[in-house]
Amino acid sequence: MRRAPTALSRLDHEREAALRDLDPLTITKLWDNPCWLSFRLNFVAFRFNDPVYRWIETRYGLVRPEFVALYAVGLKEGVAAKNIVSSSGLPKNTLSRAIQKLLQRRLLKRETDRDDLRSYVLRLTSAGRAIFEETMPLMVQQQSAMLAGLTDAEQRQLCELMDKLVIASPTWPNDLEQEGTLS
Amino acid sequence: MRRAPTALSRLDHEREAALRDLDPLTITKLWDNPCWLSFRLNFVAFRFNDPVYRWIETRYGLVRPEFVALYAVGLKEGVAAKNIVSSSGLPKNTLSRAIQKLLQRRLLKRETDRDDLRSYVLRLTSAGRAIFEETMPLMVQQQSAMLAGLTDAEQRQLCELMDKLVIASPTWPNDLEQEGTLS
DNA sequence: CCTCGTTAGTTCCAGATGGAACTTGACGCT
DNA sequence: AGCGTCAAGTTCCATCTGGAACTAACGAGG
Repeated sequence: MRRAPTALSRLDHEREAALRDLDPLTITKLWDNPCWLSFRLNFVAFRFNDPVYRWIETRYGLVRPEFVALYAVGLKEGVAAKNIVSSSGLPKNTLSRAIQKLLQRRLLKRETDRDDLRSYVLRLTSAGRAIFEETMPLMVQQQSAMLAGLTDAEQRQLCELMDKLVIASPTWPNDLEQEGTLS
Repeated sequence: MRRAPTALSRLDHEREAALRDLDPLTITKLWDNPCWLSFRLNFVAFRFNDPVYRWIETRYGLVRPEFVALYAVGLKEGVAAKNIVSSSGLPKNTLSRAIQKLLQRRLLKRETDRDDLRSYVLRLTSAGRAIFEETMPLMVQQQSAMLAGLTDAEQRQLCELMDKLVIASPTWPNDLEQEGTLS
């Protein structure tokens, strides 16, 4: 009396494959770790970031902070370096250099912000936009591949849960504190 | 006729707070970006990683790869450097150095693997274990703070969805490919 | 309309990083 | 056993990184 190939048995099969393919330590980090959240987040994020940044680097010779800057300007023309800094977590000197490089390579152009003379307004050149528009569909394709194992309903759930986390993020502590440090 | 303070209005309020506290570019990356998944993952992961690694560095003088190694051995005694490499994504020379440093500081000890003389078996010293055991509850506390905005059911959902993603990960492409590159 | 504290962006430089080559050992093949 | 290929970990060195100091501009308060 064999079981029919249900969704569950497919999952069991995939689980087996995952346990075979992943390093034993990775398995411990993911499933036998009190901090499961951050390790799963990092793991999944890495499986997206790593192929993307390797492709960008070999295809265009852009290193990570450079592509971070280009992508940010592509998403929102007219941003300033400070925005990219606070949205990426990279140090501002690293981004300063990245932007210089993109300016040199004529992938980005900038003009001084008329409302704040310390600041510059960044825009993509057409060469820069070409890279952005060639890369975006590949990134979307990678994302789709990663989500393909979830049903539509599950994808929606994940989107909503991540949304909820992000919304709550301003209330999270910025520093680990031991109990009683303030007393 | 005012609305009662329902769960929905609390969310609206939090959403408003988030939109106020986050950089406009961050908001674009999170909510007006075809690649919402990776940016939300990276964002949430960063809000965990950044406080943790800063605390570790100021408290113990351990830099990121060093703590990665220490944490890995803490989770699973007897691992080898190769396991830490493949579970962390860090290059192996960086981890080699990190492990040297931990050996020097007597936070880690190692003996040659009797089954493979190229390899070493790593263990925590009691000083190393002390750091691991002091840090773990703070990391768990940070994780709890981050999950506090979700209900228990939502936390379980998130755990299961991340599990599902991780299980499916061996089927994801390791490289971005443009259509037709192989033809 | 000066100060003084703050912010955007750049520069400096000590130290970290990571690709590539290397050393030593494992393992399959004959 | 002898050889070729591959894997674990280390070393080398050019390059990248990021804290701190710097310049220039904003803006609040007298």
